[in-house]
Amino acid sequence: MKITIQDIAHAAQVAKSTVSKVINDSPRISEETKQRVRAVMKEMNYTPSSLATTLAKQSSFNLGLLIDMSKETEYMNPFFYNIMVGIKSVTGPLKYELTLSSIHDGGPETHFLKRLVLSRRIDGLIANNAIMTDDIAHKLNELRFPFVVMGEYPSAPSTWVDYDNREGGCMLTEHLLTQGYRKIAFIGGERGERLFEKRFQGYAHTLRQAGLQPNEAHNVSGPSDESQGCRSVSALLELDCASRPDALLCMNNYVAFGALKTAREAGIPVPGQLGIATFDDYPFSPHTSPPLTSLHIDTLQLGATAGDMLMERIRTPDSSHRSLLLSPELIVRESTNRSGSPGRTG
Amino acid sequence: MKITIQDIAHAAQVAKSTVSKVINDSPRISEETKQRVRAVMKEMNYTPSSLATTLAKQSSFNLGLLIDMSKETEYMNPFFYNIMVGIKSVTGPLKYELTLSSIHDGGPETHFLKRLVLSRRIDGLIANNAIMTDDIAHKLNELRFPFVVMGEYPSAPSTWVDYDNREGGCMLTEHLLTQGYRKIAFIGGERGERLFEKRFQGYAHTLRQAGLQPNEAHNVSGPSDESQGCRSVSALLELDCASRPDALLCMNNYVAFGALKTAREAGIPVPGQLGIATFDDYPFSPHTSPPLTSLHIDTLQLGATAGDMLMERIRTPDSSHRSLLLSPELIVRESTNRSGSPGRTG
DNA sequence: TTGTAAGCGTTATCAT
DNA sequence: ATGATAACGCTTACAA
Repeated sequence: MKITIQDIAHAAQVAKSTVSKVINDSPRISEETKQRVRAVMKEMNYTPSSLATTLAKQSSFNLGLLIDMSKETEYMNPFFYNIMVGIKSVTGPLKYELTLSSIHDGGPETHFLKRLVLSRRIDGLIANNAIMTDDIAHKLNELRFPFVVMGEYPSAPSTWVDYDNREGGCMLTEHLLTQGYRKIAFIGGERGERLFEKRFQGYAHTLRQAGLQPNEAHNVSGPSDESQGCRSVSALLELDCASRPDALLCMNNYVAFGALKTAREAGIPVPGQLGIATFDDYPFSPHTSPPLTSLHIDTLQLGATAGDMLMERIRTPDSSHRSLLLSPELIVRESTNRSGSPGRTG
Repeated sequence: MKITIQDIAHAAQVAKSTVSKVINDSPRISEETKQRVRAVMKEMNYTPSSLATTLAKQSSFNLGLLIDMSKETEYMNPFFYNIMVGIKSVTGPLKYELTLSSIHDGGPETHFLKRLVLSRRIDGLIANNAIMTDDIAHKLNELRFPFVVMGEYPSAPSTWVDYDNREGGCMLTEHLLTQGYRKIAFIGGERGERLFEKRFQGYAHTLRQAGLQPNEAHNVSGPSDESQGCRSVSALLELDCASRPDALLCMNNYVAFGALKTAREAGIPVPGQLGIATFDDYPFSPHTSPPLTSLHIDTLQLGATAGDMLMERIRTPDSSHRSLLLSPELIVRESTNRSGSPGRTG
C-alpha cells in the first residue's frame, strides 16, 4: 500500500493542494503549516511520485545521452565514463537524471526521436557528432527541442562543444620545433577522417609558419593502430638520410606505441635521434619508455561543458546556437626532450 | 501545439479508449478500425506521451544503473562502456530505458532510494557491489524492488553476478605450472581487498594441489599499480637463487607492465627465465613485448547477464535470489611460452 | 493563508 | 467491437 499526497493531506488535516505547495516550498504557506505537513510526510515516509509530478509539470526532468552502441568507436569506449561523470557533475545538482540511449534501441521501427523526444521522455539531449545528421538537427530545431552535440558539427544549426584538434596539431608541432626537430612526419590517420583533417591542418600550418613544409615522402596514411605505427616507422627508415624524419607526430597512443616499439627494435634512440609526440594521453603515454609527450584532453571537462550548454538551452530554448572549442593541454615528457643537446639527425 | 490521444479520437471518429486499444494492439478491435486509426495517427504524426502512459500504467519502463561517481574506481572507468552496452543489449529490445545515477546526486538530502526507487522513477536497479550495503539491500528487499548487484555480494540476500576471481587465480596458476614454472610469486594487491583475496585464494589453492606452496619470501603486497610492479620485481631479484621466483602472477595490467619493464632493465629474459601472467587484458596485455598471457573478462557479457537477471526479477519479483559466477577466459601469449625449452631457472 | 476543482494524457473497467 | 467514465497522483488557477 503506497501512500499518496491525499493520505498526507488527510493526516495533516489540510487540502492536498496545500501539501503540494509545501512540497514545492511555496511562500504562500505559513511556516507553521509547513512544519506540520513536513512532519507528517516524514512520519509516513512519503515520497512524491515522479510519475505524477512529471505528467502534471509536463517535464520529465530527465536528459538523454545518445550514442551509437552498434559501432564501438575507439573514441567513446575509454572516455565514456569521464564524459558521463562530467555531464552529471553539472546536471545532477540541478536534479536532472541522465538516460542513456542507443539510436537503434527498440528496433528500427522506433526512432529515438519518437522514443525519447516526441514521447517527452527527456527534456534535452546530448549527442555525439558521429550520430548526428542534418535531418535530425533540423527536426530537433523545428521542434525547438534543446540539444547539444559533442564534437564539431558545423553542417547544420546546432550548439556544440569540442576540443580544438587543429590547435592541438599546432601545439604539438610547435613543441617539436622548439625542441629543435625540423623534419617532422605525421603518422596515422587517413584523408577524409574528420579528426585527421583537423589535426593535420594544425601540423601543416605550423610547419609553414616556420618556413618548412610537410615532406611528401613522409606521407604514410592508414588506420590509427599499433601496426600502422610500426609500418610507418619501417617505411620512413627506408628513406635516405636527407629526407628521413627526425620526429614523429602520431594520431593516437596506439600509433605512437607501435612507432616507439619499432624505433627501439631498429636501435634508434628516442628522443635523441627521433622525437615522438602524440595526440591523447591514454592509455599508454605515461607508461612507455621513454614516456610520451602527448596532448591531453580533459574528457570530464568536455562532458561538463556539454552539460552546461544543454542546461542553458533548456532555460532559454530560443537563444541562438553557439559553439565552443576547448583547448587541449600539452604534456611534455621524455620522448621529445632534447634540451641541451644540439641534436643533429641524419 | 502538441496532439493527444483525444485529437486522434476526434479525427478518426472513435472514442479515445478505442485509440488506446489500437495503440496497445488489443485483439478486441476490428482490423478495419485499427487500420483507420493507425492511418490517422501516422497522418497526424502522433506519438503517445510516455509521461501519461507511465502514470496510467504505474510503470516507468526505465531501469537504473547506480554507481558512485565520487570515487573513480579503476574498475569502472575502462569497463563502464562495455557493461552499459551489455545491459542495453538485453533491456533495450524489451523497451526499457537506462538511467544513470550516482548515489550522491542531488545532495545528501535526497538519497537515491527516494530519488529513484520510492519516487517510482525506475522499475529496477543494477548496482555495483562497491556501493551496495546491507541496509540498502534489506530496504530494497522489503520494498520488493527488483535489483541486481554487479560483483559478488554475499552479505545480504541479493541477486548478483560476477566473474569468478578465484577460478581465475586457479587458471593462471595452472597455466604457469603447465608451462613448467614452479616458483610462482603473486604480486600486487593487498590483504583485505576483496579482489585480491579471491585471486590469491585460487593461486594458493592450485599451488597446493600441485604439492607446492606460496613462498613466504615472495610476499610483496602493495597497491596495484605500475610502480608496485617495479618494486616487487626489484625486491624479488634480491633473493638468493633458491627462492627467487621463476614466474609472476600479477594483480592487473599495470603491475604486470611495471614488472615487465623492470625485468627487461635487469636483463632477465621473459619468458625464458621469468614467466609473467596477469589478470585483465586491458589496456596493455596485447601490446607489450612480449605480449602478456592474461585473464580476460568479457565485460559486455557481464552487463548482459546483469540485465537478464534484472529482467527476470522484474517479471517475477518474488522468486528467490540467485547468484552467478561467470568464467573468465585465459589468453595465452608469449610472456609465459616456454614450450619446448625445459626452462630451469635459478 | 488555505481550499476547491479542473487539468495533465494515458489506461482500465464496465457497460452497451 | 466500441464507448463512457473513472482512475493514476500531482500541479495550478481561481475562490474563499
